[in-house]
Amino acid sequence: MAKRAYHHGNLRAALVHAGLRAIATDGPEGFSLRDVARRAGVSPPAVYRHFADKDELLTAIAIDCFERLHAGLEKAVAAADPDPLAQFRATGVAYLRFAVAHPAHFRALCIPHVIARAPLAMRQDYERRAAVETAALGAAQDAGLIAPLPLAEAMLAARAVVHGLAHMIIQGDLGEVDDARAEQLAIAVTGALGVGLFPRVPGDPLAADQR
Amino acid sequence: MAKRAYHHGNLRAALVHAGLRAIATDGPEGFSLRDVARRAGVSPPAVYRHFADKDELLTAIAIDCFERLHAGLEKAVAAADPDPLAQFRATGVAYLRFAVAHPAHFRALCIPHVIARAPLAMRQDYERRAAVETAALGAAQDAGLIAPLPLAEAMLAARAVVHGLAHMIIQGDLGEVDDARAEQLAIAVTGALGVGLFPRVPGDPLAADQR
DNA sequence: CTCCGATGTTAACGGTGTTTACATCTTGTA
DNA sequence: TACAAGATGTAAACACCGTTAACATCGGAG
Repeated sequence: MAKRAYHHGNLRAALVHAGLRAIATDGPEGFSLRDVARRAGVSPPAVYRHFADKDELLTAIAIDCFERLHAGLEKAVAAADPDPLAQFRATGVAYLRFAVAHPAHFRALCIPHVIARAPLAMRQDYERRAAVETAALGAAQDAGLIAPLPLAEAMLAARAVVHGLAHMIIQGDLGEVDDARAEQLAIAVTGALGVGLFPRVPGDPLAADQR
Repeated sequence: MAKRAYHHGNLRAALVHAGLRAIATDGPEGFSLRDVARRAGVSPPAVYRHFADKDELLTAIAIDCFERLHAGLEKAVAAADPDPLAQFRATGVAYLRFAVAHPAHFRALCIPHVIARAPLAMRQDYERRAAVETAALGAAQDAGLIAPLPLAEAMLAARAVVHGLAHMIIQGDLGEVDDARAEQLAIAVTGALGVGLFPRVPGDPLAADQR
């Protein structure tokens, strides 16, 4: 939208799009600037008119992945029960769904400093979103739906358990995992985090909830 | 030990050692076969006498990392309280300590299919270890120290939360994290998983345990 | 219409993984 | 002990990669 049709139409977007497909087939490690240029039907140095180097192109692609992921999360949250706990679980499931459906794109998001190089606006957007989630968790806590743990710790544990599961699945630690299995695992793990590993007192209704 | 001094002494071990240093400085993405050969003082094709290709060398290095990691875990477990819960927490802390101390080596372990290409014996060793851990968790459960969750789910949640935290730290999501901070985070997160996010009934002594 | 800047191309450099052909050293055996 | 054979390392080459420099082309402002 910013740049109109010069020689190519707008190459920048085309490169990002081609890069998405390249990563989908070869993974982030096999990612090659020349291959992306080839897919976009353009000579390698043309890339340098739009990106300072390979890493900047990769960052742009990662940002696109990031936005797709978060769009998926927002959709899942919107579709879920307004109950904060249901929303949390829906977020976790949607996160894993994305990781399983697009493992290469997910891995692209996890390359160190690739997100750190993203433009400030995007990182601020991300922090705003995190703040909203934390606020929601705080509200749930005030309503007595979440135990009186320090908010930051609860949030961190929630993020870590889902993020870790995603990595384990993608790495192949859990064997082949399809969409349905991913959802099972997400529910199992978020459930375990919900009730805790330590035993509850006998009369607790939540304990009966778990088989 | 297998191969004695031919031309070089035994190159294979020297290459793995050089590779460990190379990864420590450049990370797994900057990993270069030629660089490793250079560090070992040998010409690039010499590597092919001991490894089929770059990936096999990388796998050998990853296996070395893997063994160092698990040696650290075993030491931590041996030093910890025999209480199963203390052992679990000690494992988590040791895992994070390794990840923080050797982030590049940790990332090398997380390259998809790098461990899958490891020799069968090592993978069996790993599965045996996992079985021991699961058995310990089962024993703790029988002793009433762990809630009656499905064992696999509890184990998965425990692994996921620690693994996920390690990735988040290494990726820089949590800012700079030193050893002490890593231990804090590990304790916070394993603690949250222990007591659970859902509220406990008022009389529960474990709830009072958390601030 | 013309110039200028934005966009893209070709050619080249050094680095990489890998293969092929050759050199060198170790060791088992006559 | 001498030698053949195999194990180990080297040199040269190929195709690919990221990146740069010099040149071509096109669109829009004056």
